[in-house]
Amino acid sequence: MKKLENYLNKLLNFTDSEIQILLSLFTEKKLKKNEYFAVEGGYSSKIAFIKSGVMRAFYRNNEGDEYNKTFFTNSSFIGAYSSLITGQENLINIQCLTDCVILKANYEGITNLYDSTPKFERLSRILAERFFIMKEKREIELVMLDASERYEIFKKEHPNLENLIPQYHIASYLGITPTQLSRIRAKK
Amino acid sequence: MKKLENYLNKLLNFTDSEIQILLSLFTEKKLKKNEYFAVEGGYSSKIAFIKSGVMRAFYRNNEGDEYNKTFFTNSSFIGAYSSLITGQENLINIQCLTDCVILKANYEGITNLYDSTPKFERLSRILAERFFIMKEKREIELVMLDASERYEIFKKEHPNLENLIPQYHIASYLGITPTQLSRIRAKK
DNA sequence: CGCATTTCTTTACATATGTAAATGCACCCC
DNA sequence: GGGGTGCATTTACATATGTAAAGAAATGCG
Repeated sequence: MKKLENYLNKLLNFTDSEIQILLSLFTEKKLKKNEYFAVEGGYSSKIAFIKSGVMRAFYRNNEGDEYNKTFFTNSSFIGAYSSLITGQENLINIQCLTDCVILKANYEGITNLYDSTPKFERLSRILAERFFIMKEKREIELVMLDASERYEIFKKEHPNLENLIPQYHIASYLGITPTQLSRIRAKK
Repeated sequence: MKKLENYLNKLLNFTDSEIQILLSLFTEKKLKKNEYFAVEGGYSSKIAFIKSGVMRAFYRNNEGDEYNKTFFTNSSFIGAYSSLITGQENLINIQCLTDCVILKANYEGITNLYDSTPKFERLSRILAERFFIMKEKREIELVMLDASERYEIFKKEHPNLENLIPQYHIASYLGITPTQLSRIRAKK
């Protein structure tokens, strides 16, 4: 749990007892490669913190085409965030790309603390703001840059991830086909 | 101020005195068509609520290409949100596309209330979460749909806006050139 | 009203990317 | 070691979109 504790303390100066309350909500779980943490169509209630491994969040349309929204590695929160917030049916899948160790919690366990301890709601505010900022950055990249520029950014933001996962997952993250990614790689 | 009051009360059940505190932070301002509410390069400190008119938030790269991130109409909050949150230099421009009437406030005036009245921080949490959800939706649309499908969505989400603003602003919102938008319109 | 400016459309050509199919490559397992 | 299976690359062709320039339409202003 030390990793999660460090992560939280970097976000906000929690007291020891606040940290203990938060940590008590999480339990460790191991997931095998290809296992799912969240599946579209369901109603999501869990969030998790990745201790080790790589996961992807992806959207799939009616034709079965997939788009990898995000790769999660080490020390980040995962969850079908939109579904957790709105209570609506989840549209996002979250899947392990390697064996993973996560710390899992009920989202409600956290939101239930908001009234008694506003600092926990502050945590959620800060996280939501960060998520928004990340999405805004990505939106601009998707519109303003072509795939080969986005590929360069991917490599900078996820050094060495390229060697851990198949090319077609990277292509899907870039919003292109494996064919096109192969062309981009060949050109350089 | 009635419009803002209604908007806030839909988000969260505020008491009368809480509403009064919030409203007291805002002052009405008129902006002419083409005037800017926020300019890239500066350090942003204001948010506003649109009473009437249309505004656009847009990003501009070094070559001068613009991308219209969002159109704001009636009853929505505007602000260079990422810059407000992080305190970093603002990258986003916000400009009137028609004459506008806005209610303007110092962002700090609101964040200063968080400690004494957690409900105001809850407001910020809820808004941040909503903004995130909107961005996630947009991200998926940008990757999974082609421009003509995005054009249809634009028309549904902003009925009649098409007649109020130039085509090239719509093209920029869709992430295409006016030429391409013209082709799409011609086809149907 | 009439001219000037802005906006929209059209055209011709260039480029990025998609699709489908074939090939090549590498790893795995019996 | 040989044959599969899954993955990456390549090829040929199709499509969506970009660029540049010209023409048409709309708008605004003196």
